[in-house]
This record gives sequence, C-alpha cells and structure tokens, in this order.
Amino acid sequence: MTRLSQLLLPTERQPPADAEAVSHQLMVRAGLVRQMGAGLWSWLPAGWRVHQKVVAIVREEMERIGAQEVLMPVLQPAELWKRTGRYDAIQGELFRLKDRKDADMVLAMTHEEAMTSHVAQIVRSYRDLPFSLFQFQVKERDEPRPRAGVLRTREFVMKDAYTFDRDEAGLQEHYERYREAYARVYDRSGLRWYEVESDTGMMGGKRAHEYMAPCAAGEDDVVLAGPDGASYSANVEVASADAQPIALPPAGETPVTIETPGTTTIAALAEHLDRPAGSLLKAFPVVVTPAPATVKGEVPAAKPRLVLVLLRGDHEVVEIKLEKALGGTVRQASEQEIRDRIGPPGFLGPIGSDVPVLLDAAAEATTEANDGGGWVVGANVVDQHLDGVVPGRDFAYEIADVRAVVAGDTVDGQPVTIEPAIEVGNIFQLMTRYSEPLGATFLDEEGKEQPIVMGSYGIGPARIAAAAVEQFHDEQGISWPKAIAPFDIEVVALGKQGTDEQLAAAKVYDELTAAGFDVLLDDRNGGAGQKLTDAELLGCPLRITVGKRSLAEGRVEAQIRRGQETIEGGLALDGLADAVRELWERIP
RNA sequence: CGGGGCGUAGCGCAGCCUGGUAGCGCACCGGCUUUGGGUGCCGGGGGUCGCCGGUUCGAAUCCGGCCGCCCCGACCA
Repeated sequence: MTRLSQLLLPTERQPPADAEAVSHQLMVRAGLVRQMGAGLWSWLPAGWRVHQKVVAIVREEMERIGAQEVLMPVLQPAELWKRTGRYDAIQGELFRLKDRKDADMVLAMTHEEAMTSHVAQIVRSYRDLPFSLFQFQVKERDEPRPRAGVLRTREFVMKDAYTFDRDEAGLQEHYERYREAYARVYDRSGLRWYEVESDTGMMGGKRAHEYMAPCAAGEDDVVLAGPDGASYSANVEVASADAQPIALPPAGETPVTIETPGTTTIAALAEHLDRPAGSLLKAFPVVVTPAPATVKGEVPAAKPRLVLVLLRGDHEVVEIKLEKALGGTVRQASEQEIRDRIGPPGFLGPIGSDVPVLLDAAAEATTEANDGGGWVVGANVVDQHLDGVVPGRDFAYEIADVRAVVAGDTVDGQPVTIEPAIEVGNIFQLMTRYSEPLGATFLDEEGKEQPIVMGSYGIGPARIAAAAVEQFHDEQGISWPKAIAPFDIEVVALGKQGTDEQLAAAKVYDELTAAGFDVLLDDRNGGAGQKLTDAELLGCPLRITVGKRSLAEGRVEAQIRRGQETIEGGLALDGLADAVRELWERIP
C-alpha cells in the first residue's frame, strides 16, 4: 500500500538556487532525487520507481532480442585497461586508485574491457558465436563538468550491451536488431527521440549512432531534415550538408592586393569591402598532434605539424571533424607559431607561406559553383588582403569537410534545422578494437584463429527519466509519460483522515490497485491546495480526486495530468475500474 | 583547465561594506482555527555562520590559506 503519509517524498516549494535545468529543478522539487556532491545523486523512492520502470522496459527489449543479462565489477584491475591502451589514452575522466597491495585499479567508465576479457577466456570456436550480453551497472566517470542534475553525473547506472560475432556480417545483423530494440525502448518510454549518426569518440570502431531526445537542456546539437528528422539526422559533430550558395565576384588573371587597414576579423573585413562574409576565406591555423597509439604495438606517428585551415567566412570549424580529417588531436596555433610560420594574425592567407592548406569542402563547392570567381584572403602582410584568389590556381590545398552545418543548409535539397538534444543512448560498431588487444579470438571452420567482431550498445535510464521531465512539464510540474511515471494514478483524498472522503478514497485505491494499476494514495491531513499542488508537481498521468461534493453523487473527479484535462462530470464509483481502464487507453 | 559567482536552519534568503554573542519566509513540533487550490492566530524546536589559521578586548563580518558547490567555455562512451 503506497500512502503518501508514509512515503518519503520530500517536495519543495522552491527549487535549489543552483538548479538551472527544468528537469533538475522539478526532480528535486518533486522529491525524486537529492544531490550528494558534484555529479553524485541519490534516488529517493518515487524517483527510483521511475528509474526502475525505465530499466524494466529496457530489460524486456534486451531479452526480446536474445541478449543475456550479466553483472560485472565496477572496480577493475588497471591491467585490462593498459592492455587496450585506454589507461593511457583517457586522460582525466578515468577514476584511478590503488588497492592495499599498491596495485593499480580503475573504476570502470564502461565495460568493454571486462566483457571482452571474459569472453576471450570462454569462447574457443565459431560454434560459440554469436551471442550478446548486457547488464545494468554503475559507471564512474570523473566528468570535467557534471551538470543539469541527473543529466550529466559522475556516477550513473547504464545499460550496456555487447555483441560478439564471427564476422562483420554478423555484427551488422546484430546492429540492426539493436537499432530495432532501441526504437522500441524509446517509443515505449514515451519520449520524443531520433536516431542520428555520430562520432565514435573514445570507443574507437567503425560506425555509430546516437539516440537523441530533443530538449532545452540538451548538450548536443542535432541537424535534422524533413519532418522530425525523417530524411536526415546527424550530430553536428559529424553532420554534413550543402552550404547555402554565395556569389563570388569574377577573379582577374592574378590576385590583387587590397588595403584593409585594421580589419582583423571577418566581420570587419566584410563591412569594409561591403561583401558577404561567405565570400571571404577565413584562415584557421591549427597544430595537429598525431593520435597516440591506442593499441599495443601500434607505431607512433610523426611530430606535431602546423596546418592552415581555410573555410568560408560565414562558417565555423568543427574540431571533431577536423581531427578526423587530420588524423590527430588539434589545437589552435599559438600567436608565436603563427607569426613564425605564416604571417601576422588577422591577415593570414594561403599565399606566401609553406604551411600546408586544408580547404573546407563547402569553400571548394562554392568555388566550383562560381566558375571564374575569386575569394578574398589575408595577404600575410599587415593591413593587406588579396582579392580574386582562386584555390588551385593560386595555392595548393587538400580538401575535407570540416565545417559546422548551419540552419538553412540543405540535404538533398531539403533545408535543415538544428535542435539541442540530450543523448539517451548510443550504439557502436567496435569491430575488433577490443577483441584484438585482449585476445578474444576463435577458431573458424578452417581452424584459423580470428578476432571476434564486436559491437557495444548503451542506454542511460536516468537520462531517459530526466529527458522525459524536460519534454513533458508545465508551470505546475512534471507530466510523466504513463510508461515511466512513478505511479499510474494518484488518488487524492480530500478532508482529514477518518472522514468519508478518506474512507471512500481508500476503497478507490484498493479497487484500482486490484485492477492492476500502480496507485498512490494521498491520505495526508493537509489542505486541498497542498495535496492538489503536490499531485501536479509529481505528475502522475491520472489524478482521481475524492471530495465530499462529488462523493455525495456517488462520483469521483478525474484529471489527466498532460494538458490538465478534467473529465466532465467525473467518474461513477460504480464500475470505476472499468471506466479508469478505458480512460487509461487514451492517456499519453 | 580558463573565466565568473556562491557557501548563514531541511529549502529560499537577509545580515558582512561600517566587528559587539544571528534573523526573515516556507517547512517542522504543540494548541486553537480553517476544510475543494499551500487558511489564520498563539506558543515552540532547530544553525560548529564551509574548514583552518591570523588580526582584535571581541570575528558570520576584516586578512591569508584551503575545501565544497553552481554557471559559461574547454572537455565529454
């Protein structure tokens, strides 16, 4: 029996002063979670019910596709992580510690090492494959900046799953099955969501998708084309689209020097020349440090090198795309490096220096679309630029798509929009990134040793809960999707304990519970205002109010939380369970 | 890691500049009152003023160091 008078549900009238995100404010105010430290959160009973409901949905969908549930330690020997190279590759985010024997240990931020090393010991033959494992286990990440309540924390439960296949075809099959399972998970949980192409990041591997729930507190920007991203959707980190056209003035035989005193920014230059920023080439000098060896035995690459990135003045670089294109980590060049190798900052250009040039694909596409047109670039001389510069003719370059898509660009002719969203899950094709260093191999039909081909698949239940709050709330509080609400129905008993309303409400509670609903009964002695306000804050999908007014007619009141729709005339006590069941069908 | 801000009761805040033994609202406890949208009145409990050190007759207040938390950026499976 869940009586509010017995439930630890510390609702607050005011949100914590430091809570910025709506979900942060509401989840604390509604008594679902409490903070212990930066990025460290405790789940109180009602909040944990939400979390568990999400977990139950995920578990069902994992089992539906044949994945087997396991549980592996969070505290792990560092040795495993050294073998995959991540011990050195991951800088601050990995918690490291020593045990009493002074052995290096880590707190796992994900479980590729653990899963793979076990599987390496167990699997011998192609006959043992394929299969897939999953768990709900805590992950520890020393986040540089935890934020937004439960959205980005240092410790959180994750459903992580791993697939083990004989070859890439098997992985693809598994991958598709997971995509379907994920779609079901997010549909069932009641979120607005979409699947986008993503960067593979520290996981390594080949292909990856992220599952994004659009919301104001989102940390990622997602590029979408078509209705709700139907025809294109990708994280801006990897998105690519056709830039909006821009006209370039005809170029002469050779570049012409123009005086541009004091115009060190694109904006100033555009104004000075009275030309659109998109017709100017922005110079972005960077230093590339080749990626460190992530696998034992990999040959360390060359020394850091300077590269001049050129892109349209109305575009920005995406560091991740740049790093991919250049094959290493990238930082902006220092002023000294720029002066030594290229020219005076503010007037940089590709002509007159020996620094290799990387031209953004959108700039090249613009050049082609303006046959015979020329750009303005820095002259590498103070207060001078060059006009009528033609890439290829006037300077050599390599080409890559390294710019950020902006709203209004097009994909297959369709304009894109950009929305903030929170990542609620992801899937990666790891290939042999972990099986090789950890020796997870099998003998194929020919008796030849092969590395297992892997995939990894994560879901953050806490983020699903918080994203739901972000997406579904109003002035009064949360309005949960019914699949993950802490309770299906809150029965509010008006009047003091022992009154007719309270007795009738208890009966309503029993009847609805017997009918299979999760019911919360507010049997407190408080005033009507307090109870109704708290109910709206907590946000159960359906509220049944038992007061003496309607009770006199043998009825109770009903309100659907989403949209605060009051059911005309309420519901008759006689046959209440059936009426509620019917009503339940149309609640989101 | 860079920039900014904040630590005083469970939550939200004042007091600090100008040093004199800590206060308000909500919540909580007791009594009465009220009973369909946080009712009103009376009485009450609760705080190492983040921590350490210094200055001073005296420090929440001034000075130094440290710790914690939040926001922006960098970063982020």
